[in-house]
Amino acid sequence: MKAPGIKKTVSAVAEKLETTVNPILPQDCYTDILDEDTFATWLKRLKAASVFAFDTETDGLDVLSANLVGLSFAIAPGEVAYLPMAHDYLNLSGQLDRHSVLERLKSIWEDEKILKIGQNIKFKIGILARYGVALRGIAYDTMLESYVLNSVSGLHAITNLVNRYQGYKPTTIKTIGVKAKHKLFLKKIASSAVARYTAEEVDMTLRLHLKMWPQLQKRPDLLRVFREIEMPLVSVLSHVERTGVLIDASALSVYSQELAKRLDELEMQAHDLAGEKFNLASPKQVQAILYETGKLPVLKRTPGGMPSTNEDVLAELAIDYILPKIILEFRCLAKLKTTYTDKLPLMINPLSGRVHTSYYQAVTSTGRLSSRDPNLQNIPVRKAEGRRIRQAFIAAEGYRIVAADYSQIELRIMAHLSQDSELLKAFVEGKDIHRTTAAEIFGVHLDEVDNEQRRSAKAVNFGLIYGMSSFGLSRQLGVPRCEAQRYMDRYFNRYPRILEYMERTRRHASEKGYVTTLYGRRLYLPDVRSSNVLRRKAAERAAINAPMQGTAADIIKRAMIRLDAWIQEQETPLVCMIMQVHDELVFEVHKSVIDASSDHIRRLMEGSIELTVPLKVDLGAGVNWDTAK
DNA sequence: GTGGCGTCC
DNA sequence: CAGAGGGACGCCACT
Repeated sequence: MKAPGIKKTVSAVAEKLETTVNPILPQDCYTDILDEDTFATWLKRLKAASVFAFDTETDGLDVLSANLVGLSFAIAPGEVAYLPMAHDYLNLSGQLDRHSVLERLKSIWEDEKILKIGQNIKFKIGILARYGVALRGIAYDTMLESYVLNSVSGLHAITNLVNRYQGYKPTTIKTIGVKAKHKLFLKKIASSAVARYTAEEVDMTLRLHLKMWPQLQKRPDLLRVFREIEMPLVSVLSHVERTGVLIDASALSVYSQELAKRLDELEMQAHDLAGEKFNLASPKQVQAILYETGKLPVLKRTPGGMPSTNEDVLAELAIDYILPKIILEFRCLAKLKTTYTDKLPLMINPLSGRVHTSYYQAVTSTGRLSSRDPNLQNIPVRKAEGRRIRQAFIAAEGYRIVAADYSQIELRIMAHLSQDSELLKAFVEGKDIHRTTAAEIFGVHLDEVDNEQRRSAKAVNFGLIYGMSSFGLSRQLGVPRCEAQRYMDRYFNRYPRILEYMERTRRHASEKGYVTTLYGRRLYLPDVRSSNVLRRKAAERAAINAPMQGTAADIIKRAMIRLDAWIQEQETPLVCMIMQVHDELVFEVHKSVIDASSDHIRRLMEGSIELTVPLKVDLGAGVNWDTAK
């Protein structure tokens, strides 16, 4: 794909801009900082300000390589300035030198008494860090204000927020810039057009803050989540992302070739068995081969009404037929190749030689983080074939991977929230929780529990966290529904407060329209009052799950904040936090300090919060992520 | 862009 | 009576 010519772009921009009318910030109602005097005036104003909003304009989205092209500031609504620094194209009289500008702004950025407002501040931290600036006074990220106020109200991008809170569709980067696959050509555009856009954006950021902040202040619990969890986490995530993780690209490439060979064999076998060629990667073609040509029984249908070919179904069919088994193996290996072994090496950053995911802090409804480009929160672990991918997540020379995960954190939270005495007791006494549950529901002694019973109990425990029904449990375990129902009855009989807690949560959700985590994070569930039974039931399950999933998220986020503070205060950095996978933190630790660091990591994670049950962290070290577990 | 599927916690 | 497991992201095929 080719980027359109710059000249053409600029004139197209001019046209579009005229049609975009901002009713709040009139055109040209901002200052261009182009000369020394204007800059000096604004420096003074920023220094005197107790709080201001700012935005960075860059020539890219990768914080390791993007360059600062300009800066915008808002010290009050409508009092806005744009400071171009590196525009190639200029239809203005000039621009100040980036180096000297940043030099003189540094003390303001690094003054923690001067509070900063911004949209998605994590990005700004990374960009400024490239210029030797350690941003402090990071007080108000409007994206997170919006997220804490309502995590399920949709996107928290600036354009959405402006639309929602100001009722106005702002100029977007698309209207003024050319964005061609990870490359922004902002600096090639007339800086007046950029100024117009960015001045508007920073003004909107400030106004959004002024609108959302009073709403947050009305809710002390949400304010606490914002101040003590989400805002301090921003720079932690910036550190984790910029550190990145080392990947053994050649090991993945070798594995890719092995997979390709095996996939070829499987494809040939499948075509032979079917008597015709078809695409094994196409659910539609597989469905035609199995159910139309092959006349195999249809065990389940997709939500769209088509006969399903998913893993459960194929595994069932594989008992009596060969082809489904071939397809199963093909799917499993094709997944590894297309999603992981082929793709991860492409994500290695040429500057650092490492992979840098992005953690998203305002995506999930429950308070968890999400990870993208690449997603490092779904790297295979369950099967041996998949674990080979994990083995390619390695430590640098002289370092080891240390992986620390919370053991049964959601069940512990359930024990705490319900205050069920039996469950509390099991955790306080450090019992194997699934074994204990098995003993209770099967009415046997702890040492009489067999593997099958423990497996069933484990399914019951997980099912409870997810609000599963006896139907779901029976399907999961492959036992009749009545038997699954018996397990659940006996469970609730032995742990009566759990049942009470669940009923209380459902009632709370339907009365108030939301549920909360232990820290007071709120999840709104509009569907709990839906007239559609399915939607209502789904919302009730989400209501059951959210306090546990969300509290776990709060707990690990607080641990990350304290761990990062500990890491940052070290003079010689021998420990880095490199990944978060919901209940697990992964570190790269110098060999010389593994034992001491592990102890400290465990202490900080287990001490993240005081519950009526102890938190337990399992921790291991190894040369790669697989052996560290 | 959507649907089906599969990976993780 | 149907549908009956919470939260994510990414790949491929297909439209």
